[in-house]
Amino acid sequence: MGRAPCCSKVGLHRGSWTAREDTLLTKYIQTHGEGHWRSLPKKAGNYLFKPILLREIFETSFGLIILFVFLGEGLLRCGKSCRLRWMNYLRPDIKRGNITPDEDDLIIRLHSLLGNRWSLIAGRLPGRTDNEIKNYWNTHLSKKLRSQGTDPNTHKKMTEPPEPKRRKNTRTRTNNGGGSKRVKISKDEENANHKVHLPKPVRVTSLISISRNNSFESNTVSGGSGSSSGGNGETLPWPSFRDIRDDRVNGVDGVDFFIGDDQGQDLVASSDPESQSHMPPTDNSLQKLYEEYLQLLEREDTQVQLDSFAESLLI
DNA sequence: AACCCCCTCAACCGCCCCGCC
DNA sequence: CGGCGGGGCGGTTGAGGGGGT
Repeated sequence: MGRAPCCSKVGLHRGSWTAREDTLLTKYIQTHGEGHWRSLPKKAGNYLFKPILLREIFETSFGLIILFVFLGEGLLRCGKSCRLRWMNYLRPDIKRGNITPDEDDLIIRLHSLLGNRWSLIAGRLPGRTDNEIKNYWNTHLSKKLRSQGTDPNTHKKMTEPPEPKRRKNTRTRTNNGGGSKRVKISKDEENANHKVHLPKPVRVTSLISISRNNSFESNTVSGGSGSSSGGNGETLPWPSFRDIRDDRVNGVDGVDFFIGDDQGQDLVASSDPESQSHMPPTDNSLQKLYEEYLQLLEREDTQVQLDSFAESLLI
């Protein structure tokens, strides 16, 4: 059924990534950039043969001696797994945890517009990944909305008050056959409840993507763990946020969905006065977004307006 | 202390879109 | 034009940890 799997699962590691695997993957991408995920594990395995130059040790009396030291068994991971690991955890610009109240609000508002379009939502939150936002929504925000009497799917007030939080550890709990298995909601059932406007899916490039060539300006990133390059910063093909912002900022007239805390400011603006000039005040951006959204809701042709508003986010 | 249940989130899976040939 | 492969997305799973009894 469907296409063949991305790779043979036979002999591949699964489950949590080890530090060694992370290092291997990071090293490879730092050198070659992203892309070609399916063939990456095989190529990354070459890094296991680490050339050791012994010239400094033996001086020149022995001539140039290079040893290739076998370091391990290779990056036995599915290419898709490599991509996921890099995109969600290893990229140097990832912000993890500490989702601010501002980000909370923005996620909720964007979700009300876009539905479960996690990648689009993540694209408006620098340093956040779709996976993180998706998890955060499912574990925190949906509950938060419910507790406030709002249906997290429709973002409308629920007619019935939210169910009181079930007491934990009612040992009389019936055996539903799976213990912690979650109740699976059928597609039809979900669609019936889900009345969020869903614009036509448009594939957009990830907000933070690396070019496979040198088309982006290079940023210097410190060597990272296990760097053996002598402590010098390594130059990576890496897009600056200024570039990204130039592409994205004009999506909605006068509205910038980027928000950022101190770390975000560092990532986005750095010390470049030009890029700083693009940074709007954080509070205003959120406020403008919310106000614009409210204005749309108040209009008679709400649906049409929401259509175009949501579409504009996709650009 | 042991057991059980629940929660979180990293990782996986299947499907879809797009570009290339 | 159709097939194929690469890449991306959203849904789901399950290991591990925390907390209550």
